Amino acid sequence: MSSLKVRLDKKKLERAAYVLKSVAHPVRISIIDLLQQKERLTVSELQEILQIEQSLLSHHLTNMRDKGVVNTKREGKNVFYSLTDSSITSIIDSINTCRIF
Amino acid sequence: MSSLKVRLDKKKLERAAYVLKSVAHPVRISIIDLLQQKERLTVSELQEILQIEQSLLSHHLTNMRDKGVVNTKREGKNVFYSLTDSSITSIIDSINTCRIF
DNA sequence: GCAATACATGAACATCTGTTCATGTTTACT
DNA sequence: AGTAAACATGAACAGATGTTCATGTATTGC
Repeated sequence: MSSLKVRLDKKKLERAAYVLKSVAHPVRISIIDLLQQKERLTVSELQEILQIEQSLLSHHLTNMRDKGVVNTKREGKNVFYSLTDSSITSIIDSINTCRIF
Repeated sequence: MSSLKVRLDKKKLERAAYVLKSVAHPVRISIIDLLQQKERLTVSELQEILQIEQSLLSHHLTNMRDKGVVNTKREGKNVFYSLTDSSITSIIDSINTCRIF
């Protein structure tokens, strides 16, 4: 009768869940928010703003990098992080518009 | 110098992460996608489409309900599930537009 | 080469999450 | 009251995740 179907294929669903898991953490949401405001930031800059341990931040950044949310560029002693696809910030926008958040 | 700040307060960040965790799973993304197409669906209908064990589905639905993503209404033997805030589907839309997904 | 700065990595551990299986509850029908 | 259908719940367990601490690596300046 009803030809109701999930419109995303299995691969897409798994990829989406995988990436969303990376977003679903207070620190990582913060990082995305900051990178929406300033295109690139070093680990030190992020650390100063977020006030968390260096190694914890590094782990979070590695997580986001592995999942394709951010990418990196070394320049001398610093490593700059930026958003791979700035349209991911639409998720942050959703947080601000949906009542359930 | 740079007055860069996270624009979401701690509570909002935690709530957002909490809700996003609920979205970050293939089965639960599927459920949201289905409820975007049809406003209300019973557990049986969802089960038939998703082809997963009844109790597993029920656990996922309870999860989503606890986090405010869906709500329920019993009608006779059936329980209808629907999205609390249909604008959560903007996240599904993001999945379809962002290249990283 | 040595020290300092900036960042990454790995082990260890506690906690959270996803799944299964068995059982419980609610409603409807006879 | 008894049975079936539709759904929920709880225990148990494996595996994933978040955090800390200690240590490692790359780059710069002396």
